[in-house]
Amino acid sequence: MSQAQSQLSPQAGSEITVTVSACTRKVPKGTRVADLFDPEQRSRLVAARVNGKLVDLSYPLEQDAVVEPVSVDSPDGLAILRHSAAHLMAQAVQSLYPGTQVTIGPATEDGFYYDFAPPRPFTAEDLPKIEQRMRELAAADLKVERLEMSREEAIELFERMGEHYKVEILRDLDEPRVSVYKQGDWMDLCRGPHVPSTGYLKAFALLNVAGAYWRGDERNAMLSRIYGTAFPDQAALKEHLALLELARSRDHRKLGRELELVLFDPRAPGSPFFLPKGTILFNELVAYVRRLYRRYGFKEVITPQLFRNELWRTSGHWDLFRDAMFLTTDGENKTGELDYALKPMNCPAHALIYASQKRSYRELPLRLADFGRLHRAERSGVLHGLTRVRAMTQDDAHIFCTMEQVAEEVDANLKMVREVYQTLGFERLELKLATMPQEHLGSEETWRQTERMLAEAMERNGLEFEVNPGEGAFYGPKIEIYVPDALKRKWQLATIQLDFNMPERFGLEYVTSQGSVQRPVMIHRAVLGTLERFIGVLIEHTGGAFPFWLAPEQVRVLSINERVEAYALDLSARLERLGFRASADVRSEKLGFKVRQAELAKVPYIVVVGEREASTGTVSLRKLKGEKAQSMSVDQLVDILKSEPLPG
RNA sequence: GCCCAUGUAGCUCAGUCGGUAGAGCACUUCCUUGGUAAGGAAGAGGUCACGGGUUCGAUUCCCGUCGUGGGCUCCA
Repeated sequence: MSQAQSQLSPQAGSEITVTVSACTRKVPKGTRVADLFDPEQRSRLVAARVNGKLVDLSYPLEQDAVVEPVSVDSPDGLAILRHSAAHLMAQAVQSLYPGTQVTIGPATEDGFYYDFAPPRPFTAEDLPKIEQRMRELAAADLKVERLEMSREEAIELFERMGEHYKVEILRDLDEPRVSVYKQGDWMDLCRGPHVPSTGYLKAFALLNVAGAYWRGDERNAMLSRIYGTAFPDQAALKEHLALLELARSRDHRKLGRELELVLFDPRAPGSPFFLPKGTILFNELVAYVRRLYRRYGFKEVITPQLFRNELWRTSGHWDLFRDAMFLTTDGENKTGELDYALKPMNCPAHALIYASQKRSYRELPLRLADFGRLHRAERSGVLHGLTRVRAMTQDDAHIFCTMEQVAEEVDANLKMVREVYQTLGFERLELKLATMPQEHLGSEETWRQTERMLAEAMERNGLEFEVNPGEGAFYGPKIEIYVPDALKRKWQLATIQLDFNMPERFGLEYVTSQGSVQRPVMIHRAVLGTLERFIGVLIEHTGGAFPFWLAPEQVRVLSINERVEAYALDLSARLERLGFRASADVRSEKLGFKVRQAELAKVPYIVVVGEREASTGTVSLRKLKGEKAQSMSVDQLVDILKSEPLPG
C-alpha cells in the first residue's frame, strides 16, 4: 500500500505533455487524470482512456499521454458505472450476510450481476434489504481507491479475508502485479476502472436472483447470483424498468393464452398445443414459406417420424446428440432395447431420399424442404414457453449441390432470409459465423475451409458479421442470424449451415458431366427457424396485433341490437365466402362492450352495423387502434380488405 | 440435470397462526335492445398439483415427485 501512496505523489519539477481533446499542454508529472478537466466537465466523467487504456480518474500521469474522457453516457462509461454498482452490491451483501464469499461480478449488456457463495442462497426477499444497504453506502459517498500490490501480497490478503474464490482467481492470473479496489472498509480484487466514489451510483435496482455455476461449469459449486441494473440517472432507470414491464405485458406465454393461440399441459412438458387461432397463424406462416419455396426452387417432402437407431449411427447423431433424443421401441419388442428414436433433425431423412437413386449433376442443386415434426429431449430446466420446446417444426430444408454451387446457394438463402424478415416487420438482422466446436465430425482443415466460404458469402453480400467461436453444429460451420425484436431482445431464428460430413457418412454421390463420381455438399438452412419459437417471438414483437394476412380473426362484425342480427350474420358470411376470416358478434351486449372485446382480441377490422347501416347496405368501419369510425358501402369494405397485401 | 422460488375455480389472485375455502374476470340463465374500450341480477364451478410423513385432524407443517417461473448449462 505504501507503493500505491508513493505513486500518487508527483515528483516536483518534472513535466509531461498530455493531449486532451486535440489540445496539447504540459502538466506536472503525477497529475491525476481528473485534474485535466474543469469541474463542470468532470461531473459527467467516470473514467478516462490514457493512450487507449481505460483508467480511473485518480490515475496519476507519469509520462506523455493522449487522454480521452469517458463520460457516464458512453457505452464504456455505462459499463464502468454498472461494474461499480456490482461492487456496491457486493459490499452491501457482505455487510448484511457475514460469511458470504464474493466471486465475480461483471457488467452485462443491460446491467450487472455478482455471483456469491453465501452460507444460504439468496431469495427475492433479500433484495429490498440489499438495495436499501446499497443506497446507504451510496449516500455515504465512500471514496473508491485503487491499490496495487504483488500477486503474492494479494493472495495473502484474500486468504486472510477468507475469500477462497478470489485466491483461486489470483492463482490463475499471469500478471505479477494486481489491483485491489477499496471503498470504506470493503475490498475486492478487480482490474477496474471504477467510479471515483460510491456517490456516483444514483440510480440502480436489483432485479432477480438465480443459481449459477462457478466458472459456468456444472461440475462446479452452485453459486447464488444477483442481477441488477444501473443507469446514470433515475429517468433512464425508470425507462429501462418500463421496458422490462412492457416485455412482461407482451410475454408470449401470457398473450398466447389470452389470445387463445396456444395451450400448455403438464402432461406434455415443452410441447405446445396450437389452438384453432394459433393454428391459423402457424398455417399462414407455412403457406407463406411454401409460396417462397416455389419462387426459390425448393421441393417439399414428408418424411418419417421414427427411425431405427441404425440411421442415427450412420448420421453421427448417436454419438453426439443421443442425450437429446427420445428413444423408444414398439410393443412387440421383448428385449427391452430401445431400438428406435424420434427424429431430432430432418437431415438424415433427406440424405436417404438423396441416396435412393443414382443422381446426376443435372439434378443439382436439389433442394428438399420439410416441415416435419422434430423432438428433442431438452433438459427440463431450459424449457420456456414457445421459445424453448421439445416438440418443434422447422421450415427446414437441405440443399444438395456441387462445391461450385455453394456460393450461389448461400447467396440465395441470405436473400430469402432478408426478404422474409423485412416482410415480417423486423428491421435489422445481426449475423454471426459459428465455427468449429469441441465435439465435431470431420477434419479441422475442412472446417477452416468451409468457415471461409461462409465468411466470404456474407462479405460478398455486404453483410457485417461477428465470429462466434466454437458454436458451430457438430457437422459443420453455420451462419447464425439474430433478429432483434420490438423490445430490443435478440433471437436466433434463421440459420445457414454447411455440411461436408453428412454426405460422407451416407456415401452420397452424383455423376458429373464427365461421367465421374463426385460427393455433393449439403447445406442445412432454415428461415423462420423453428415455427414455435418464431411464433413466440412474433407474438412479443407485435404484442398480438398481427398483420392482416396472419391475423387469426381478420374482421369482426358487431351488431348494435337484435333487429340487425341477420344483417350482421349475412355480412360476416359473405366476407367468409370471399375468403376472409370473419365472424359476427350478435350477443345482446352493449356496443361498447363488444368493441372492447374485439380490441382486446386484436381483430384488425372491426365493423359495426346498426339500423342506419342495415337500411342503406353500408357498414361503419373501425380499424384496430384506428381513430374515427368510417362509414362506407359493403363493396368499399371488401375492396379495402382485398387491398391488404399477401406476401410471397 | 443443478440452484432458488412457486403450484388454491378456465384466468388473475385473496385466505386458513392446523379444524376441508373466497373475490374479480370468464362461463350458464334471465332482465336489458344499447352507436364505438366493461349495463344489471341470479346460478354453476375447487380431492386447495400429486404421493408419503407428523398430528385427534393437513389445503396449511415436513419430505419426495411432477409442473411452472428466474437463472446456470445446452441450443433452434
